[in-house]
Amino acid sequence: MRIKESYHHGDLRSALIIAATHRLENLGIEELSLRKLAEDLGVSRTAPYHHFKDKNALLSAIAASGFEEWKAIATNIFEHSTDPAPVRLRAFIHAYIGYAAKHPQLYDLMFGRTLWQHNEASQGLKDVAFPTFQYQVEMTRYWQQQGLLPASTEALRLAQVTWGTLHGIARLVIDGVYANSAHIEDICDTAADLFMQRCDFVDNVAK
Amino acid sequence: MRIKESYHHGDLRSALIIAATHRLENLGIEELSLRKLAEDLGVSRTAPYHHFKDKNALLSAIAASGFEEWKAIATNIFEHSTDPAPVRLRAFIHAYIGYAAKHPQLYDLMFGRTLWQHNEASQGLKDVAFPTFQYQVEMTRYWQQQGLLPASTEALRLAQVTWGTLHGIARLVIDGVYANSAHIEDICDTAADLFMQRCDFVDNVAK
DNA sequence: CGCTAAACTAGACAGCGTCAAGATAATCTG
DNA sequence: CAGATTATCTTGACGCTGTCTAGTTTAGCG
Repeated sequence: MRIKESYHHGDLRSALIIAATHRLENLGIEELSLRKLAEDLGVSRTAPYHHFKDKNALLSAIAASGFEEWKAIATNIFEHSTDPAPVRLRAFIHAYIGYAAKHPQLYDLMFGRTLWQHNEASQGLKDVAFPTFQYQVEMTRYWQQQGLLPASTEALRLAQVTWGTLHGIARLVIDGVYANSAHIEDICDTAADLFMQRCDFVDNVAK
Repeated sequence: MRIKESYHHGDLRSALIIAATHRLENLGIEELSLRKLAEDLGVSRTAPYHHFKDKNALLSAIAASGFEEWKAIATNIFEHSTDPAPVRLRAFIHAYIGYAAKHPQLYDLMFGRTLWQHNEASQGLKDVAFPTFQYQVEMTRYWQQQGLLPASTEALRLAQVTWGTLHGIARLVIDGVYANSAHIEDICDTAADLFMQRCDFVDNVAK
């Protein structure tokens, strides 16, 4: 949150992303305005426009780095192959909701209407987001092959539903519709049970 | 969208809700400002404040009427008891996503962060929304009793997950994350299959 | 008819994103 | 090294937003 002393800031672009992420996560998106950001950094109101086309471009950059972080977490769990598959699926569910609960504002930016609704996501964001979406499909296919999820359904469709489940739970929690967030772990386990209904034999192992 | 001719409008409160709903559904929430609304109705910028405490109160009123409409649709399907239970569950899923896809802006208002995040929903909205949430739990319990959903799980937890699934799919569709909305019906059926994976015998009947 | 209270208006304020035009400084070129 | 180019930053302005305060109009009621 350093203030610049010389006419040129040095690395205003990075400083903007850092300050914006800080404001987003700690104060909420409604406290994230370009003018406040400029003031934080001791820079004029319009200085950010030399590094980002508009506010959306800045938000896209923040979301993109969120996707990179999340992809690393997901990959780490999925490829932690010493654990049996059901355990990893259950862990993934908890990790997904956990990530959303820990970074509600960032999650909203990554998966919410702000950037996606009117195709306002920058190309750079799409480049990092789409592989993440695709990874979800690959994981689903693997879990089908492992007999944890119904094998009869096309992986893409099933991934859309299972991701939908996680996304929906995440949204209800972070949007404040589930006022009581004390039972998140229970809800995650219930989701896992619903996914793996046919697998009683492994289910006990997984828990 | 009538303009008033006398000093007093007559029924500005209702006119505001109607005009606001119209703007919301046809132009999107970003085109819904109190000032534009006032201009639509030929009334001063501050006139709405004599009928609604602030913008949130107006939005709450719109959302509340949305809940009433949705509750009627849901009740109609659930209590259409001539159809077998699996058919009704499947129909409910399609109706839920269908309602969200048909009224994306209203759905966002009803179930989104705008009103719920900081407990900004009015008491009137809560009074009509909470019974709707509760109804979801009752339906879930019934479907458990019918053997369509796992009976071992507490109804509340299971309802949170199944509702999460529908909510998540709805959000991904209306927020523009699923760019291609051509396969909504397929996705709904996949969700139904996932819910009822232990019920092959009734599943064929349901489809 | 006169009074009260509800309904409505005009003016103002602080905030926002963003455009245009000009100033400054670092960097590249001859 | 000198000069030109270009990236970076600034000031000023515009139109938009929600909402507060103070004052005006009118409907309804005793």
